[in-house]
Amino acid sequence: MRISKLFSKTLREVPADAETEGHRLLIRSGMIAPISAGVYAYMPLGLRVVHRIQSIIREEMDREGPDGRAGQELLMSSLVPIEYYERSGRDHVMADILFRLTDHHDRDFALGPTHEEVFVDVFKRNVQSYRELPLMLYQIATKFRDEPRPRGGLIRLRQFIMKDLYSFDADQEGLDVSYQMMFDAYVRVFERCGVPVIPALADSGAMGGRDTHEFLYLTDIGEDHCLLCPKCGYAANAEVATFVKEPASAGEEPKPLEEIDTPGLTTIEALADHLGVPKSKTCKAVFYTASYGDEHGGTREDPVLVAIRGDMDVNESKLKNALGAIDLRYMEEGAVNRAGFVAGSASAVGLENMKVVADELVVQERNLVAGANKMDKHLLNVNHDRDWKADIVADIALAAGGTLCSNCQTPMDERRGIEMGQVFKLGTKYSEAFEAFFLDAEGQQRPAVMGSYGIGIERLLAAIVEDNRDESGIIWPRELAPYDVHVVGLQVEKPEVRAAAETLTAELESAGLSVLFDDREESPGVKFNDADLLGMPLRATVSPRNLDKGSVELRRRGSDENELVPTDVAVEEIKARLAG
RNA sequence: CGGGGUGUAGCUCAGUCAGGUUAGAGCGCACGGUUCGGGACCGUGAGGUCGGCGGUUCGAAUCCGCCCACCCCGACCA
Repeated sequence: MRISKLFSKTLREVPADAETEGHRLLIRSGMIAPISAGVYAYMPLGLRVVHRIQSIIREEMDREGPDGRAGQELLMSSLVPIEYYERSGRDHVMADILFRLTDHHDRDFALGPTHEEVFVDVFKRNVQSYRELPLMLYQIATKFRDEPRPRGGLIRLRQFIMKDLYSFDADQEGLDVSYQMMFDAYVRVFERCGVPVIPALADSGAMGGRDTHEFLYLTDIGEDHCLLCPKCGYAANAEVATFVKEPASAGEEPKPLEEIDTPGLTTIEALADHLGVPKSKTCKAVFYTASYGDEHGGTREDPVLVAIRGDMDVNESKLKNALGAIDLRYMEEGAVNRAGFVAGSASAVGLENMKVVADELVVQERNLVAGANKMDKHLLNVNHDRDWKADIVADIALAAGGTLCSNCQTPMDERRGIEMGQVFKLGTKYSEAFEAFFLDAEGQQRPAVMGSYGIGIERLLAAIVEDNRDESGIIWPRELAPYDVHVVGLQVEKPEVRAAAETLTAELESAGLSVLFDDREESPGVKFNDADLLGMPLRATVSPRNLDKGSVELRRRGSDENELVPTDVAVEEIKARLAG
């Protein structure tokens, strides 16, 4: 490819709204172009990278497992009749992000945000016997999610490409094999793409199911929080991370309840300061509105009081799971007051007609300070069982940096990350909803046991650039670069230079390498800067100076060392360097 | 959905507070010339419904109202 003919241009100045350095480089290099909020177009160079990422993913998905099972690629529709999502109930669970449209017969469709329903339906229509299992089906396709707020360049998009694979096994043991195969395949994909990831325990959210890991690329620009144990390697998304909870009142005997005046003290900090007790000796109450799906496909809402020790925060994912709710909304102070409670002085003591969820630790504590449910009053020596009772006791506390690892009691680090991919053990949720049954060896009908496994291509691309760059531009990993070699001709208006550069380019292409040839009549600075920005692994400079020495000059992207090689062996030398 | 910010040439921005000739700069682009190893220089030139609609005014990029788009923080998030 000649740069003089290349459609996309490099930019000297960056569009002002580019957020992260990687995002800036992708736009400046002309790889991607913004179209709308959370929507991008791929320009020629960017698309070549995407194709190479997809090739790597295909190779790893198609790789055979020990029993011969392997991924098979197919392509589903993006346009999905809404009945599919109604059948799984996800027209409600994912209502906020579902792009919906109506055809001219008034039939409702969604632009597929994820395809469990469609895959299980196709599975059902094609598989009847356990002899056909296991199956692993996947596609690389565009997904649509009407995100309330796209952000961070390619991090949260409304339209993106995803590789989604679905495994169908006869039983749980089979699913375990599929899951492990995918887990290992993901490790290899990220490794080959030059992106360091950490597999972390995660929440299954709207997917449903049990075990799930997400692959996190650790970076400050990430929007997920995770906890890492530096000693034993425990890694978990903050949504599910557990930690050691140490009682603050071990061995205390319950003391009599006592009401005290606390004028104007409405925060745990102020209260603890005023009373001279640590926050861990208080119990705070937080109000939520929980929504549940009902049998008729609708929803009902209930208020919930959450009791947790004053020094901890509520983990809304854990709370949602403990309640079995499909949605959870934090109740603002105004709404709490309107509901008849006293925000800032609330507790479960004397409370009736409201569901109370307590963290497992707070019910063990003795003699806590808690709200009296009266303005400017609090209670001393509040004890669970004697003074109040929780309807649900569960771990609902948010792990923070510095809390102790539940495996090995080491203080954990809290880091931010981008979720590159996630693997789920779905079980039979979708196969039962769609009656995707097969006959087992005994002639019994059984639902397929499913897993689902996704990789977000744009997030992967963003992480690749974020992790493979310097101050001048992108440094593509060898396997991902849009072109293998960047041939720079200096003073190409001189016939001998142009001829030599053309010859080198043609010979490299004959040798099976892809070449980006800078044939523009530009000054050297412009060309070198563009070569650095675009980031091909190897640069070959043809110039009058090098021609005089009968040489071509090679430079590896990311290095500042030039190397002269004789023109007649240049192709061999270049191939050797790319291989090594 | 709440809060904040921004919309002027292909890109980055000035001009808006304090209304007043043909709305500016740099980069990019076209043409001519001089250069040539890390975003060179000189000259000439093309390029704008100042986000949209409405209003105030003799006169609006500038003031007022409504709307739209994009970005950030939060809510949300497979």
